[in-house]
Amino acid sequence: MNEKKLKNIKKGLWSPEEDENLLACIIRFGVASWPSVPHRAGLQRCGKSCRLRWVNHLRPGLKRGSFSQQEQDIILHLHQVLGNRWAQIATKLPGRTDNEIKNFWHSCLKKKLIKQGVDPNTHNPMLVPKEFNENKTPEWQEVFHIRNNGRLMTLEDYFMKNNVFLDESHMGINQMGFDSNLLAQYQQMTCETAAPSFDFSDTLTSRTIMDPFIKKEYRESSACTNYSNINNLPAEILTNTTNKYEEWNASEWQQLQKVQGSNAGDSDAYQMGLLSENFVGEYKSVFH
DNA sequence: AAAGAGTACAACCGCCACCCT
DNA sequence: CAGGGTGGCGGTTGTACTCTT
Repeated sequence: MNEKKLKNIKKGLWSPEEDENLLACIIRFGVASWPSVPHRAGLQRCGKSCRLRWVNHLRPGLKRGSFSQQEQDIILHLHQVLGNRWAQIATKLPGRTDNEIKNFWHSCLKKKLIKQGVDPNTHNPMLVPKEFNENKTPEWQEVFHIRNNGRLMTLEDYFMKNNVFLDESHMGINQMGFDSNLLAQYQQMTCETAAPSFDFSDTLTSRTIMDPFIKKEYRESSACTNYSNINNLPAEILTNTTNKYEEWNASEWQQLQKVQGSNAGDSDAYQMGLLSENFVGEYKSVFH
């Protein structure tokens, strides 16, 4: 409230004098109310800025310097479990702040994982870690969209976001950039990191792996532990799940056509979209 | 030596949950 | 219950420094 009335709120880096004033103020008055701190400390800063400075730099017990290997291991482990919940991660690393850990993640750990071929979002191996040359594929970037949590995005963006890269041999095959050959190749590649015992050359099997509804059925059925190959599933489950898949697939395809019109592409392109969309996000929950 | 690119870290912004009136 | 104030959080941007050409 008072902060909004102040016309000359200072921003940017803190000077040693400002730090000194803030520290003295907090020692004397405590931190019961941050909005009152700037006035008490004689600072042209907002309370929020004072709080941040205190929490990240001035409060006692903060560690400085580079992260030890042990700390790095803890961050990696916790990030795998908690995701980007930096504040929660910070509670397990005494003397480190959430901001510090977040910065370290973005500037160092994330890159390290990518270098090792590990997807920093999922901590799984990246599916197709090949170099992507966007200059050679201008047309497909704008043409084909897939659904991603209800939002439209280009397939390229989706792949980039999920650290899935295709090399140039997989592009420019047709207007959409995909054909059935590509799909088959992609299935083979993903198979390596997925479940080698499945036969991906079989259409039904590959679709079964792709489709979340069928995966759910499969996961919940007793067959899950007894059959490593979906082709060996009891006929009843197979028929049931296949029907559900066809139903779901038709409805998804209609939706895509509604949005994309004639740009929706051919069926193989659509299958490619489904494969990437479903496989990347849901693989882990089924097979791990 | 200088300019541009890259990197690491600090700080800001917007959002949300909670509390109080 | 509504609305404003506040603290906390995560994403993003800004900035200073280093490296490369």
